[in-house]
Amino acid sequence: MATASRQEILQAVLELFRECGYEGTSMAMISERTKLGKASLYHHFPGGKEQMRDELVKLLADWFRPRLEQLKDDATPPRGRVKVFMSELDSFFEGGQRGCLFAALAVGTAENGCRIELKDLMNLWISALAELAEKSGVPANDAQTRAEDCVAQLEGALLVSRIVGDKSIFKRALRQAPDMLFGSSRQLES
Amino acid sequence: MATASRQEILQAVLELFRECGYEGTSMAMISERTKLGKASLYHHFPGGKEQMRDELVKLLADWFRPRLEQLKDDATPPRGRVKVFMSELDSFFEGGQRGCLFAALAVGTAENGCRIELKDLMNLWISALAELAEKSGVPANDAQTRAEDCVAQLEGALLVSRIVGDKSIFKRALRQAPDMLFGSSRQLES
DNA sequence: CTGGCGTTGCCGAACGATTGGTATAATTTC
DNA sequence: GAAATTATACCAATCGTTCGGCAACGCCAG
Repeated sequence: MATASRQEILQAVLELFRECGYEGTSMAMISERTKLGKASLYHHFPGGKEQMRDELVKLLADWFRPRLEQLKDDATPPRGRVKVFMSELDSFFEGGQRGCLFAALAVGTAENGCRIELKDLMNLWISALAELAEKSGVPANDAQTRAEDCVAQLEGALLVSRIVGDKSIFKRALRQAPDMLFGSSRQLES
Repeated sequence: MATASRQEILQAVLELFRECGYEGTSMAMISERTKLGKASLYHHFPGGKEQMRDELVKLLADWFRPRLEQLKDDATPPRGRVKVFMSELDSFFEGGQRGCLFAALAVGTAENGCRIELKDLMNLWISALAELAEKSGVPANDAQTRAEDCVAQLEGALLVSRIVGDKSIFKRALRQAPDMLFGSSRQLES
């Protein structure tokens, strides 16, 4: 009767993690959200909550990787590629009201198993943007900092949007991202 | 002997919250960190963990408010004032490796009592920067977005610094903040 | 077609451990 | 000695997790 596939379960858990964080989400909450008994959850995920988190991180990586690859496809102009990527980020973060899995999992007790994966993924994200900026003529050292700042702006905008309840901040960060990467207006620091 | 004052307890709890989040921090952890029995903690904070959180938010506000007021002091040039504020932010966030209480408390279950206070405080922060930018000649509507983006950049840089383990990202956000607020290089959007 | 049988998915109930919280008594401090 | 502070022991509730069993499925032998 209450039959939910693995994907559906993970989707529900993702929503809960993004809203309540890893430690703030209990198996009881997951059970309630998925309409599945707790025992059923352990049937699909014998490793329990940790396995769910790990699979979600893997899912996150699977979402990012092909899109970061797509950024390197030289068939279309760089600005356009970034804009496409940003619009995908927009729908991925559902407009900004919901939190980010990165942020949700960055907070937590030390034995957080998946920190390395998160770090690697974020570095992958940054370096993809940096590479793109560099190929567009931005000096190498500046390209790296631009990419870092761009990702920081997006993540920060997501957080601020959530706290003050105004998603336009996140929307603006998406729009400004291309200029942060390529714009000539950026001051270099000594 | 182990007479930890309220301030010392709150300081320890602050560190734990910033590192592990609100739900990720247990009273047992607080007890261990402060070397105080749980009963002692409840003697100082009859309201338990919630009261600690609320008092920490109040402490956060008490830290911010005078410094935001100081931003409005027209005795010194605006850029200098912002730089001073940023260096204070630097020591407040201890160079960037530690997380932010805003971010730590933004994640959590819905009945999060202090969300309104956090929202108001962040709005206060933003509007103080916006007012400063406006007084320095930035058009009013642009000043608001600059301030929002500036705060987002700082919070995001803090998060990214923590995840990838490179505090230079946060340091750079501090340095670039004045330009984000006042710089003429920023593109307006249609 | 039938009858069993293993597999799969689900659930109620319960596990030990830990959660936040509270008695009450012993201790310190002044 | 009175007040403030701490420790010991305990509480119900909830935590993540596990167990045993039940219903429904496809599959193959007879």
